Amino acid sequence: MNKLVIDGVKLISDAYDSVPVFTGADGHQINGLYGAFYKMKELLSSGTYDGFDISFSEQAPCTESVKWQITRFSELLSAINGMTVPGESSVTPDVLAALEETLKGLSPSGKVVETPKFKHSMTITSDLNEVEEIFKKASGASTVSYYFITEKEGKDKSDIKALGLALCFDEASAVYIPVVNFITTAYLGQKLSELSGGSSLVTFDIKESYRFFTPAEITDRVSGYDAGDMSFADKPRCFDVLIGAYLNNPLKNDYEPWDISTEYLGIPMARKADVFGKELLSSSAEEKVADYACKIAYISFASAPPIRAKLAKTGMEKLFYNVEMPLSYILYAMEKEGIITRRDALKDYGDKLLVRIEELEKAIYGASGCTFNINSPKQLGEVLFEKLGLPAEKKTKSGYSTAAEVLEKLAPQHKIVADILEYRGLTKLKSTYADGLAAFIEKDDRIHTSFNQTITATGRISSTEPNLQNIPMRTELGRLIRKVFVPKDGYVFADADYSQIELRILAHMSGDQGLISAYHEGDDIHAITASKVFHVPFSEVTPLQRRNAKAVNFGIVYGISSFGLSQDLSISVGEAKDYMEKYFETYPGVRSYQDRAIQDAKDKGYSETLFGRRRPIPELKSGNYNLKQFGERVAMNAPIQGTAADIMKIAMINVYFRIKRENLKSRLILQIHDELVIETAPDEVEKVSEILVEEMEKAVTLAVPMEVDCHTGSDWYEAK
DNA sequence: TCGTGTTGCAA
DNA sequence: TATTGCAACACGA
Repeated sequence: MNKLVIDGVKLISDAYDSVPVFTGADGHQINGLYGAFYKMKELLSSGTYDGFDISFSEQAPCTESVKWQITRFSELLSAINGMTVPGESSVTPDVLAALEETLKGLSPSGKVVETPKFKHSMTITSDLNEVEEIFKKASGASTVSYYFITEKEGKDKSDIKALGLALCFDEASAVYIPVVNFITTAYLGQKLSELSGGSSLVTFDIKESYRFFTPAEITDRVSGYDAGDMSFADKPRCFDVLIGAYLNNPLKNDYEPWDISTEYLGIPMARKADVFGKELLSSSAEEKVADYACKIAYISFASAPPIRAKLAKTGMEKLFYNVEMPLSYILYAMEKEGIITRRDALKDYGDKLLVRIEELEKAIYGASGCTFNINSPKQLGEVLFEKLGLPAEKKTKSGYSTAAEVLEKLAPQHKIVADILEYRGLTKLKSTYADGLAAFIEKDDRIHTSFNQTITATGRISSTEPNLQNIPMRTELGRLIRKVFVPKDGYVFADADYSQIELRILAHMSGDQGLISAYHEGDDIHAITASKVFHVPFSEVTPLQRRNAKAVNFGIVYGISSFGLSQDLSISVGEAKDYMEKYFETYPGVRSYQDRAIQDAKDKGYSETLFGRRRPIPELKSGNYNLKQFGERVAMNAPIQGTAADIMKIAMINVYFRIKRENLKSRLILQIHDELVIETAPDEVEKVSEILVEEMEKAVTLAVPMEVDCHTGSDWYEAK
């Protein structure tokens, strides 16, 4: 009996270092995995062993790629019949054959395919004369990619330091210029600004580089969006590969350099965490930092052409150059501006909430006869449905549902329920808003949110750290939080929002004459709809009829089902069905639009906005009923939500450059999907209100008018 | 410490 | 069994 002892981790690590790098069909680097199988097969087929024992030692710190290979190794082995992982197995002809098969599966040709590798050479220089020479040479290139490698060095968002700049302007080389001595970020920024006048600048995540320089196309610009502008075809323009990759496929979770490199160049690249782990870049070897930065510059340089080609092929070049690229600068400017947030007022608000929260806590413990964590759905469920014996309705994956919707139905049965609901509402306001927002107020007394341009599937922008797009509005108590957001001394807020932009887009895209004329008839679209649907004169529409019509109007935009509508209105499915039937009789074009939207998306595999933005909908091809239904709702909604996003982006460009053109002091600071907020100078209030309404309304011309409401006030509560 | 589930805020 | 997001908290691996 001769047994081979195998340590899977060591086997892979050894192979990882000795086998040429190559990747599998899914883009994963699999050299270690392949090598491990190869070596195992060789050893076991030698006839020396009749059994083997596989184990996996404690994993020493290793790269993500190696970790992945270890996991996959274990999975593939486990799938082999007669194999125990970890544990002992015997060497049988079946096992040997299976190993051979697995090996072939990893590399179908039976050969090791060498993965493309970075071929650029790298130089590092901090000599001012040499750097001058480099920029001189770069200015002769039509395309230059750059990447600032940065590090956070303080609490505030502005506390960011550039360690160096990587440049790449040919396929063969890249250069890294550390920020040191005469080579300051201001110097590098100046050089890039100059360069941007004559060369196309390419980078990854351009919004993050605007803090160092402003490209010529922004510096010189004072005009708004021009649908017919094709000047990107022959004039040098900035190109952000991140935004390009997002437009090409907005469904991905992230678009790291690693990812772009694999997808567009086929070159695997270690992720930032794999290269640096938790070490500070400023204390890492300069060579390592330079190598990483240069790879990003190289990837940007090399992937820009295929990314652009794909944009051109799918008709999204104009969307990219005329909307997304200029927008990226506006988002940067808004983030930099920030919004003044009154620390003291927020603290007072939180303190007041706390008083009531503690009262409620006592009342809840008293009524339940025990103390427990009210914030834990698990514990709350046990108290309500087991200890107190309230009827449990909905179950979630992990137990009873204690969602507000469920508790509201339970409220009449026990006085504790109303207290729990109030407690939930108040703790939400305290933790997410009072305390949550306070943590983001920076040294300048402002909150600087991050606007993310490459997150949503539909083309909307999102806001994080903190999210300023979900500040309470619906309840008075919550809405009061808006009073802590104020303009600077003497200034006011001007807040403009589109009136029912999505429904208007539906009217336009469906071409339904009834819906279109409803918008020309008057401003209360829900009442008009109720009047038409229920066949009553406009003046006799009851509040209930209006409410129902409004719910259907909203639901239609989301691709509602009769079940969904019944839930929303707390009516029977039959009644909901009836409402929808009547709605479609009133606006037959809406139904045919929805059918068309679904069919189109099924045929093409994606949905499209008025401005050509695409959203792939792979769910439509799914065999899973629920998934397919979801795909159909997405197909109905995405063109509408996406078109609204496009229109708002165009409006932002028009507003921003108009303010610049007219040399105003007022500044755009927030976007909340259909709403813009401007911190407005006192002598510019009328002008700014006029600009907002005018530019937002004329951003696009549809079959129905765009209506914009604008309010001003001395805080966000007042202005809304 | 990190990922997942539940809950709830906005358009 | 309504679209798109972000975030707090609990809890278990």
